[in-house]
Amino acid sequence: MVEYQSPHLDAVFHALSDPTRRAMLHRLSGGERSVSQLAQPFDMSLAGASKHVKVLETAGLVSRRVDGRTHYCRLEALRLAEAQAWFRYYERFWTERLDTLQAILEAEDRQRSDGKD
Amino acid sequence: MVEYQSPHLDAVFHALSDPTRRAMLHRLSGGERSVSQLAQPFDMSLAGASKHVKVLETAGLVSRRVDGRTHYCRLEALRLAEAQAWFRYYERFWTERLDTLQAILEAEDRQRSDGKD
DNA sequence: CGAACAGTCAACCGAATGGTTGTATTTAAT
DNA sequence: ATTAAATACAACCATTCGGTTGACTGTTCG
Repeated sequence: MVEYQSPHLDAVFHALSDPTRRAMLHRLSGGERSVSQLAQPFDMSLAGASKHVKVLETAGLVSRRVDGRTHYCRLEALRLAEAQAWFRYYERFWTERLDTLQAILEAEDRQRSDGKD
Repeated sequence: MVEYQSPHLDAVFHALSDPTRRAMLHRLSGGERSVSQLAQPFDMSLAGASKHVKVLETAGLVSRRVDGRTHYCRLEALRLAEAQAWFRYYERFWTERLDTLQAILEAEDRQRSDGKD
């Protein structure tokens, strides 16, 4: 009935709340990556990174294709789109106000230059 | 290299990962509400609900105005907008198909008018 | 004044989280 | 046939989470 009770959103927002996982998603935006490739930038055991990948996978944000001993991960945009859709309802709170819109654009710019996320 | 972290996004996405807190935000979209009013729909102690409000507040999603013994909460759209802005980068993954389709149609249109001329 | 109300805070609890190490399995390379 | 690579899985650990209860601080009201 109401979208804010969706278990999908629980899992997706939880997955997005970790910077390591957001960085992995960002990496996957460049195309398929193996688990090792996803793990490489982080000062963390492979098993640790593998758990992060699994969180992304169970949240439906990532899918996996096994080729030989390598697991290739791919970004699943649908769940991201669902999460973004949740914000739609609240958009009126900033699209009605130009000063807030300005802040949005600045935040967006800041994020783009920060990269990695 | 240690990557830049976005503690804002960490806190905001974590706050949004709980259905109780999302429902509270939805309630606040109707205007200011006291902590008790926010707590009322839930089968939960007031202290428990108060902790949820605090999570929303520390994430910057809610601000508080104290009047007498009542704490009035208000939705803070800016942080919501920042979180939504995070998705902007990934939007191409679900608008891509539409963009490509549009490009094809435009090319066909051009070709059609070329043929006619 | 004293009682009820609005809310926080601290302590506690069980479950989940984010990390580790060690072991196992399957696959690729020598 | 060994060995190395890619990954999962299980067990463990400290910390955080979501919730509780009970005590405490102010505030309003009779």
